[in-house]
Amino acid sequence: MYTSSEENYLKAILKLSQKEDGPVSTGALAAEMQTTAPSVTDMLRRLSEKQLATYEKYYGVQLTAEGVRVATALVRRHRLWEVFLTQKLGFAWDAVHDMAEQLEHVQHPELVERLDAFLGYPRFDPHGDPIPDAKGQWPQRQRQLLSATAVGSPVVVVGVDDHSAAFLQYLDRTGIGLGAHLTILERIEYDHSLNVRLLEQNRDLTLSDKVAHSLFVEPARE
Amino acid sequence: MYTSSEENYLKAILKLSQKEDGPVSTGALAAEMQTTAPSVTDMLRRLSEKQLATYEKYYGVQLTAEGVRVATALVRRHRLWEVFLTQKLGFAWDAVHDMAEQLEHVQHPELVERLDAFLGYPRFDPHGDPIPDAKGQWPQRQRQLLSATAVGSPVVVVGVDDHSAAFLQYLDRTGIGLGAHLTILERIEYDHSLNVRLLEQNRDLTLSDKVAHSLFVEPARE
DNA sequence: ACCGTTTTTTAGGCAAGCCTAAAAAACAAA
DNA sequence: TTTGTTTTTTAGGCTTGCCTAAAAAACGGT
Repeated sequence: MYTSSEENYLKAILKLSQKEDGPVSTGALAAEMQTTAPSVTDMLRRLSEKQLATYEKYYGVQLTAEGVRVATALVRRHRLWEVFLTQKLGFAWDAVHDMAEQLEHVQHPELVERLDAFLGYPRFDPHGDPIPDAKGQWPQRQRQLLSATAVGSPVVVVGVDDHSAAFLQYLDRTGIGLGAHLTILERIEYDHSLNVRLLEQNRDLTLSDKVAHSLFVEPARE
Repeated sequence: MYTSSEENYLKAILKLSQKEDGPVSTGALAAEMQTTAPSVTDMLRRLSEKQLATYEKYYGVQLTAEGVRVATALVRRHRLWEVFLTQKLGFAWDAVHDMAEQLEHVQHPELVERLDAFLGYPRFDPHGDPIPDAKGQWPQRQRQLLSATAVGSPVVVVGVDDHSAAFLQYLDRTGIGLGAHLTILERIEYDHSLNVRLLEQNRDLTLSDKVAHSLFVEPARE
């Protein structure tokens, strides 16, 4: 139906418009897609012609309802494949992105749904990102950055905001994975670093401000 | 490394050169790829430049060792994905080809090997076609067409030579799948149709010459 | 060996998706 | 509001992979 390149642009536009509302700029898209501004302008024309987005010169781009539908389906496929790769094939969570990036473009009406069923209808991917359902609805979860969490309140790690292999491997080495229970013991005013207790390992450690800004948590429930 | 289009040509050349030896002609390739002769000539030049094939004008094309390696790896990926789709996702054997056609182009050094392990190292795909191993070795099996089988000798169905949905669905309706035990009761001289006994269902049926030419069997063992 | 037919290649063109360099518009700031 | 800077678009060009029409080579039969 649509080319891989078109699909990638749609996904990027969805991502950027979820970050902040209003139209997405050519420059932001070029950065996100690792390409040049003229290439973006080219593609925006095409997407506009195909009614996937509304594009106004010197203003920016927004997805149409159909554009949102296609982009959401892509995110769904991407994240389901990531679950498959980690849970069924045993890949590490820092290794699955590139494969999922290719697998998400495989076109077939039934494939996603069967895969979803095979995986047990997961609602979040290996990085804690929400997986939209077949109707395009996103699961909601009250999550916040660890950096915005109060000292003393116990939380569970439910996601990462930085998907880089470097950060994920740092977490692996440190023993912090999804589901880890943390409590902030102290916030250092000087550099905003945190002393936290990691319940699973019954030990304390220091997390930099940067790390605290890359971890999503939600209140721990008994 | 290589484009999907290049890979598809390599696979087609491998397929045609396995059917009969000597070089593959432009016309045969055009028919196999459902494209035109000039497009084939174009691509053969490119493959030749990349050392994947040796191409001589007005003579034909042959794969180099590297071309064989790439094409074999593709067949491996294609057939492993077909096993995945039928065994894990429950797709019918007449539905998996198009999906596997896309999945086979997903590039990743470890993916195939992990998939192979996950599937339990299958040696044949859902249609009974051999799956080359990681080193490019093909499993051997002494198989023959049902049409070439003697009256009276019990055989097992181990493959199909016609992969069309129409034929596969005919087999489903008739109750003949891989592993079915057949014995030819009588060969009708007039039209070469066969009266056979289907052991699983304990019933007799008539198979046309065309069907008998599309079924691979091997001698049944106790 | 010649001639008509078939096959293959050449020539030229098109769309997608990218690029660089240059022009134009928008923005910001004095 | 005018000017300098940043952002975006336009212009033109490239490769890949496809196409049709025309030319050239190979084939087959007498």
